[in-house]
Amino acid sequence: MKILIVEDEQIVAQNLIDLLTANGYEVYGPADRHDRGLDLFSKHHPDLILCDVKIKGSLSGIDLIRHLKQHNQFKTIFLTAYGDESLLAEAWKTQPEAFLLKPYSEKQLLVSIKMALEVKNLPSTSNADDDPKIRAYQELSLREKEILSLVSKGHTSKEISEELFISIHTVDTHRKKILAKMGFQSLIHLIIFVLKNGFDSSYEIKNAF
Amino acid sequence: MKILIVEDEQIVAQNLIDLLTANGYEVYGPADRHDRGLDLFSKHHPDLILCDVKIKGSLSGIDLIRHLKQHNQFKTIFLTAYGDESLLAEAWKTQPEAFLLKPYSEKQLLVSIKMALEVKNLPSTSNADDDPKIRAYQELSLREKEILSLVSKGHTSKEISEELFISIHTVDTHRKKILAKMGFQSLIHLIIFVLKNGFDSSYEIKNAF
DNA sequence: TAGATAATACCTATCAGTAGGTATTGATTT
DNA sequence: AAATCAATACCTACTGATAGGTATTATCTA
Repeated sequence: MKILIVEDEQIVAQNLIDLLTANGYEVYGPADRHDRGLDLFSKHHPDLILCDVKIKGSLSGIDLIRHLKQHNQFKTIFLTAYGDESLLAEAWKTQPEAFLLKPYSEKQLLVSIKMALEVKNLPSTSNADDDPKIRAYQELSLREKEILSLVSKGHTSKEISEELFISIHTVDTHRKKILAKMGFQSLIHLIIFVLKNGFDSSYEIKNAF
Repeated sequence: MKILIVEDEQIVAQNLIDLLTANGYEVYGPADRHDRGLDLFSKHHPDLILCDVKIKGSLSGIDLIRHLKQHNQFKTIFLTAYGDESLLAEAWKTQPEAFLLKPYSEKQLLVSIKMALEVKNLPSTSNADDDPKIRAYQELSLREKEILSLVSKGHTSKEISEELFISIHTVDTHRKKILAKMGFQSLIHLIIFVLKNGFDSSYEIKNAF
């Protein structure tokens, strides 16, 4: 992961570089002015910019971020000192991933960076197969999932039987099998599970062939 | 400006309350659990929630924020301890205004709050009171909400009557009134509404006096 | 003080869902 | 060819919820 430092205080910048390099990031900069930031960005296309809101020159770090955001994708963490309050509202408008008020701990910085970089990579992270209920759901037959989906939309057995052109007895049999397989005592518990896990969507089912 | 504290560590909460009160904020809480948070929110409609990501109970602070965000407008600052990293990705999805890693300084906290509150109130496309169902829910009596909450957890009328020390007939009467007031044809539709809108938490109700 | 409402409680009848079977068909697997 | 399973269908008995009443008590409000 590539990080660009925009910071005009040499000591602060060097500390950042050391810390981030030690933590396995590819670090560029520091850019001490607006134009230098533009230059480094176009050379390296970092994933994240760590940006002091106040840098020397007539254009602030906020201007730099705003400018770059128009045509580039990257994450932003602003660094700010006490006394910069007048700039904060403006900085927030650029929708940064995080904001760190000096002095911040190394831990805070590293966690903030980690979070900011992870914002995009969400979908795969979660805990699917651990939950036996979720596994049980996944092992339902297509027809059972289809009926469960309708049940979870509030359709009665009679309605479902009419929608699917099958007997109400068949629907009831499916419901029983679903309850048994999932291990729920009642419809309500089942529906709570379905809704909380987002399984209440329609299924295309067959028609595939 | 009204701030709601969601924090189950009493000492931390009291420090926050003292600090914020001293700085001119109207402070509510602490809510130490998910349901208490919902309750306090509906009573006071704070502008900002200062929320610990980890609170006791089966539902986290993140769940609380996610629920409330569906139909309310407020700013969020999450408080998190080192070690909560697994929750952070989830917390970020709720789009909080800020994130503070413990230990944070008073300065950091106050500036973060100031910043969060200054972020422009976004186009209020948000649909809080437009939905007649939501208005109907809000107009339920406390007792009705309490019973609805239990119903939505999958409790039967009999169970509820035993939990609340009232007759099953009374529970059924309440259920009928709830269905009538909300305009739902069946329990399932009602529960789908409740879960999708995050109204599925208990309320302690009375005992206040 | 009269009227409204919340919370309580009961009755009857009916409907929807659950629990326990059995059984046939067609497809897939061994 | 035999075994398995998904999908279909029916039966009985039972439980839980809904729809339609009525009614009492307490509190709040105009």
